Amino acid sequence: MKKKSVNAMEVARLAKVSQSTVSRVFTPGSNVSEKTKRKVLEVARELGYRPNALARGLIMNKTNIVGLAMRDIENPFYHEVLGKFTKGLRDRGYHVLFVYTENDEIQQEEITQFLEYSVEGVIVTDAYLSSKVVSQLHENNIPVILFNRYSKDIPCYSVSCDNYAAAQQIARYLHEQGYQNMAFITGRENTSTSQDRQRGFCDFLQGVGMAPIIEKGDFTYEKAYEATLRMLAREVRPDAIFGANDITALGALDAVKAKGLSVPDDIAIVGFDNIKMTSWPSHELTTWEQPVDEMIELTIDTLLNDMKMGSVEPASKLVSGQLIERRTTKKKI
Amino acid sequence: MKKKSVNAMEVARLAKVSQSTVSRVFTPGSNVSEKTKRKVLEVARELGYRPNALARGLIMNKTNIVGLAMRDIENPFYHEVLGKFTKGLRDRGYHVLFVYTENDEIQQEEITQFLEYSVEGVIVTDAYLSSKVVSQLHENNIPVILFNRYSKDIPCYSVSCDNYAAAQQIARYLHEQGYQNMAFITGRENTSTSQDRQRGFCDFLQGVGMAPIIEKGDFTYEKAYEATLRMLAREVRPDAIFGANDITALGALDAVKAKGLSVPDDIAIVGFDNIKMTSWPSHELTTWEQPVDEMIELTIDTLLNDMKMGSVEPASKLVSGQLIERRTTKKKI
DNA sequence: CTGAAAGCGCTTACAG
DNA sequence: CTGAAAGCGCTTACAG
Repeated sequence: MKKKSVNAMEVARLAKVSQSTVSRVFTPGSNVSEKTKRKVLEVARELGYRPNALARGLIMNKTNIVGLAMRDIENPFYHEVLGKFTKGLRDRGYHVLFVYTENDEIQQEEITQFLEYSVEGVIVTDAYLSSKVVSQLHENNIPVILFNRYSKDIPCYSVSCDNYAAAQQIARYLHEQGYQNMAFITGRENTSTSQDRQRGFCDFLQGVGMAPIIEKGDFTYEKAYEATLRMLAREVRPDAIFGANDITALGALDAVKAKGLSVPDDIAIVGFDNIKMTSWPSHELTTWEQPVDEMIELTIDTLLNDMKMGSVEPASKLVSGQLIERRTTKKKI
Repeated sequence: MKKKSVNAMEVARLAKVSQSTVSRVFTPGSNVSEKTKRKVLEVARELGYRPNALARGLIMNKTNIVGLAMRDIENPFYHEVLGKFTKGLRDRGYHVLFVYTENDEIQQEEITQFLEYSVEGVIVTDAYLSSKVVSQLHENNIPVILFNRYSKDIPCYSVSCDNYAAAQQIARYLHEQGYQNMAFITGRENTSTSQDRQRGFCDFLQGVGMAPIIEKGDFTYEKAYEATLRMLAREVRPDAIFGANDITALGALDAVKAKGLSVPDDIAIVGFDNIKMTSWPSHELTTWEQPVDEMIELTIDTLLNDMKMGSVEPASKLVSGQLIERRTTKKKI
């Protein structure tokens, strides 16, 4: 059934040149006379010829494919991230082999996929990577970079928001606004993101003689909602809640409202990510903006440089971001 | 710098067999003795050998790659869809070459990408496809399927929710609840999705002697918010609003609330998609659930069958879904 | 059950 | 500037 697709040989025949010449026409920087080039291109267009990327990848040992692995989550932040990675990579001539991981950890199956297709690099977002998997990739000379996640145990590049510093600043901000009794709702606790945000928050508060309430969440709305209800049932309830991400903060916001309390008068709320929804009139959430574009660029550039240079010393790169003040916080008098 | 990765030849040498035999060991269904197989597999494991998918794809004329194109939108529905496609395809042994389209229409660049990598099929979601592009793909024997979109002009499979019938049922439901003056906020008007939902809604109402207010939206929260404010400024304001998707309905919901009106007492609201957010306590949106899993399965199966059978007559397949009744509608007394 | 050989569609020294 | 030839890593008749 399959009609064989046209190949360089066929074009060569019709254009009365050798197949090598056809190949050169499609290789930027090759030596071909203007005249032959035109002729070949014309025939190619007529036939609908296009060089086969697989064959090219095979011979050049360069596939122009980057593997992108992402956990399956509801956080729209990562949807945005995915889109920007795809565009950024395309602009640099790379294609995206996409993989969803169902478990926390990237599975052997996904890695096999990347290996078999000879991806030139792997970007991992919001998923955990065992060091075994990383070394497997490294043994095959495939650089790996973690986006918004890192691990001290794993020798691997990473780009993240400086979650620790950001959380400190959020704590300082709330403190300066006059809040007295703060709370933090965690994300999934095995993530560096959640850990760093918690540490930064607590460390600052400790410095001013405060200790926040900590409730467990998992980055989802539902868990945050429940965590908030638990908090509100305590003897002393918090007057400010910092959620490990925006979705968490929105869950807290709704729980507070559901209890008939007012935001920010009774309780202030701060999120993290600055996803689009936070600016909706019904939320107007104060949050921390991650400089997504910058992070994406940095990630891609680091990965591509790593590809070229071979094994450079892995490093964690941090970017800052800024507080976006909206209506869920205010200066207490 | 690049260390050459191990190939079948190397394994063959160490296992003292021919390269053909190594290949057979990695080809399910090939004739190899248990003993040789074990020996080869052991050497392969030691060396970390894995068949090169590019070379295999080249010789077998089968890449196991499917192209997935998606518009860059904020609708979380499509995030979910992407995840499920990726998983569904992986379960069937296919890999996903992912592409974001920035414009409404799929660009030549994306198609070229698919063509060069010899994808075995293309799934297009929430993006428009010109017939030129489709025929280009078809000329190269690459089947195409549209997900939740179709076009009469384009000879191409599609799988959608039966938007027309669903919208009719929504209209019937609102009518039965006693609403008198209904409104529809459109999505992007060049999409079949929005058009069909509008037609179904209007057709039913016309049948019972009503004509809904139509306001223009584009599937975003912001436009829906504005559209709703415009509606509320009218002399007679609607008592029920149907949004072209959930995000639209949420925009309407917030606008109504912002005006101090009560939902559903003053105005009822219905969305479409049943994205996760609609069940949040702060929304509790009545909406239409698209049977996503079923749609994904159907799409993948249709595409893969099409691959095998060659060009069958393109058909549009429709699935139903159901109304999810929550708190933004109620029976009027 | 196994090996030698041809060939998938390309790139790239090598010669001219 | 161009062509003939080797080779990327595989699969698969063909012969034994």
